[in-house]
Amino acid sequence: MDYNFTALEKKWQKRWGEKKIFEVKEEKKGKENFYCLEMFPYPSSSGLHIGHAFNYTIGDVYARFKKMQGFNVLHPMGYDSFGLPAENAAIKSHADPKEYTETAIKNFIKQQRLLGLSYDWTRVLMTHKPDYYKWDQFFFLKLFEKGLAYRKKSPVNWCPKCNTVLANEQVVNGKCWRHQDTDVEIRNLEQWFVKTTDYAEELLEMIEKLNWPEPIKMMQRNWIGRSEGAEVVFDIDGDKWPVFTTRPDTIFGVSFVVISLQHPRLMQLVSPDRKKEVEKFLKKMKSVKQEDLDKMEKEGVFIGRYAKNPMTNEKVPVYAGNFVVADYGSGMVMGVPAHDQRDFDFAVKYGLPMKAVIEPRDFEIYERNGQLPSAYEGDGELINSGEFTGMNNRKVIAEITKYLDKKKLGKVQVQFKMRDWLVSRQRYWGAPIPIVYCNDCGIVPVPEKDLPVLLPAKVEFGIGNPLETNEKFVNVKCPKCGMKARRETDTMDTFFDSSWYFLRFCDPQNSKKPFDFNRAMYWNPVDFYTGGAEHAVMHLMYARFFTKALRDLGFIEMDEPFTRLFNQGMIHGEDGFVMSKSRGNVVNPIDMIEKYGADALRLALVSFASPDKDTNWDENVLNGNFKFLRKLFSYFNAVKKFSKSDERMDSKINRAVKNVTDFIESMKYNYAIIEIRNLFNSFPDQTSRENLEKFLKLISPFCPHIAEEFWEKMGNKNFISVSSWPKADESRINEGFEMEEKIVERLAEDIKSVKNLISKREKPGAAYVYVIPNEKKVFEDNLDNLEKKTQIHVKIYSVSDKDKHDPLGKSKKAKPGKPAIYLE
RNA sequence: GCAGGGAUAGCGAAGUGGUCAAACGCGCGGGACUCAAGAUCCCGUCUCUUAGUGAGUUCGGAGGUUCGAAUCCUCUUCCCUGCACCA
Repeated sequence: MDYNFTALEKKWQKRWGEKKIFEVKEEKKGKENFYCLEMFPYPSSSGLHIGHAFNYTIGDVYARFKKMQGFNVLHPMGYDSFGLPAENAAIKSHADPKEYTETAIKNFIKQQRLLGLSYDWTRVLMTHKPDYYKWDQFFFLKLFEKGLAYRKKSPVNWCPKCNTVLANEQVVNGKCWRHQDTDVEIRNLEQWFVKTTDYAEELLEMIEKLNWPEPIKMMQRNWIGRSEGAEVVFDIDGDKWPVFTTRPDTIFGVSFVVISLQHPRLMQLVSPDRKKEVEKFLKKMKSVKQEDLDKMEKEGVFIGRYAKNPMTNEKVPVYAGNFVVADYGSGMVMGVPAHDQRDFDFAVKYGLPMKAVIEPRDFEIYERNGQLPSAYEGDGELINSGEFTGMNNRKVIAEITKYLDKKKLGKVQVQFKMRDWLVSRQRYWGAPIPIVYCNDCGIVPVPEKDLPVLLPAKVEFGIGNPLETNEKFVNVKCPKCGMKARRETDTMDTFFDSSWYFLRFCDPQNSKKPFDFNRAMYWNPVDFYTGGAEHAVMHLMYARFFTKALRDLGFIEMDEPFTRLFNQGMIHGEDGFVMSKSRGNVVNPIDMIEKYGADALRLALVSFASPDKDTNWDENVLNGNFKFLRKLFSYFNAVKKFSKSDERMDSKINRAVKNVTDFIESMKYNYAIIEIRNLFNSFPDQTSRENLEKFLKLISPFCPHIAEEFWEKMGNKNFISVSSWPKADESRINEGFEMEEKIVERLAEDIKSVKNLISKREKPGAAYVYVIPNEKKVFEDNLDNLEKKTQIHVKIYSVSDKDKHDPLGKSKKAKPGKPAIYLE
């Protein structure tokens, strides 16, 4: 009988569905629960890619493993279905975003089923459905009530031809994605922000407690970017302008001040005669993308004002510069060219003076002509610094700050690099922000009973924001006074949707509440969360923030959403590069399933490499795994009778059970597979039913279909997927046997090697082995094994045997653990 | 630019101070089986040498630390991920 994986896999997928074995309820008393979650996908119209298959296989193996270990396992799937691609398709090819998205979802579900994933399909959620985004809006209002959502001006990419805001992705080389001849402009618009910075300190502190990969934790720390420094107040024509610095020790060296180009009060500060210059410079800036800004040369323009250094009362020029981040600190920095390379470059470019205020020991910072070769960023003694001259610069930081504080010219300040979360999107395909603007009442939240604010169907795409041009949507009565008012036309960032979806999975049909407290808390926090490292900061940070905010709003009682995080590596194309259509190296998992079956694909995906490592796709590996399954199939197919196990086999089985369990638990799936393969290879033609069943259980999380098939064939009535995971009996693991096997293996290698060497001139008929007397028994016990491995007749002597056959006197070479040999 | 990760035999990949010429898989070569191919099984697979041995050269590149380095440090090249409106 052939290994007809297609029919076999279909059969089991159908049965799992019919018997609802993966549907779960909270009420399972006496069972520990386990929440296993893979990051839900954006349902792209091109369907599942290999990275998805990898991600879901990793999670599925773990979920199945935990289920067999007796946990009540929640393993759900959903779709992050709002987002830009659907809207782009609407603009480009007049597709209806809803239809477009739902078609893609159907396709995703179909493909995911083919992988044999153990999801509870009754809990599927889709963020574009009103019964989901209603609760996005609900939470937005809660955040707003608590003062955690607010409005502020912020720069956006703007295309004058589309008459709309562009996403970073829609900006290509500074031009609009649809109009290659049109420069993107920067505009400042009123936008909604969420105060993630209120939780910055806690978000940072709690990283320590997470069972997450270290690199991700590091990236989160850096993203939050806590730094201690001082806020120093500069006087500019009578107004106080605060400047944040981590280096107050260099304050005597300030020779200019730079304000961010995106600073909301920039134009107030510019002197009238410099307005034109500054505006010209502003126009030159093409995009708000961080990487674009960084690639640009550090440039600035003098704005016609002078700032007074609070320590020296010296007046220094104020510039507007493209390298100052508006949202960090106060959006203004002090320039100390002698001790900061960026300031140094800027000063060189604009001919600004430099003044060294730190002198390193044993180092002459001025070259002979009195010029600084570069900024000196190290430590040393202060010079030219008034009463602080001669002190160590690191030690003096606190003192200078104290001094400024006493004189009310500054204060100690903790700064975070993390900025508040901009949640407004000037886009159609997202959850509408539930706010109304009334001339009399101002900003009015939509009352809870009126939620959801439905996203209108059949809108016009192409010119401007489709919600803004939709009169029916925009024109409403003020919920407070009943007069004419306008609806907010911004929708929410899709990260808003994905910040709490793991809670909704616990109670996905609830129409009264986002979720029931008890149900959510039965499962949460998520015990095991898997996804790509591309979410290292944003999604994972927003979800952590949301969890803390919802905790403080009383919706949940937990501090962190994801107890253990696992990042799978990226699978590159066979050429070693990222899979992409343009490179033509894309591998479609569905094609692979058709060719080799889902079990083989699942097995291959986790045996390529350690699942956390990036790796290159190689169809040969898949083929190799397929061959292994075919071998397995014919072996089990041929099983007619069982025999008794023996001590050696028991030792092997228990060793394998122990190792596979440990390897799965520690996410070393590739090692688990090696262990499983070795166990299979060590099976004799016949062994006990118990051994075979244990083997099937071990492989079932990886290859559930084929495992079910033979589990059934062996007469079991229920599913292997819900059977119990084998427990290793460590007392039956015999390390003596394992040692023996090693030395026997080594001896076999030696015999084979000699056999090969002499086979050129003669064909040996027998191998004579001379062992240390007390080892004789070991080799005799393994004689069959030895002959099987070497394919030659073996005769064993003790070196002390008088009547041994040893014409060349080889027996003298025998050492403990390494017998001497002679072949003829 | 900033932040994080990576580079190991023909290929993929294990290995983070000695037990390493380096697990495992693939590919390739040879043999068995077959009319033949495929499948399967066995043997081999850094180089030279050899009755199981011995020697040499390897772990992106260049230096360094150490009795000893794939493993630790410094510099360097290339690749991957994220950088706040892609999700």
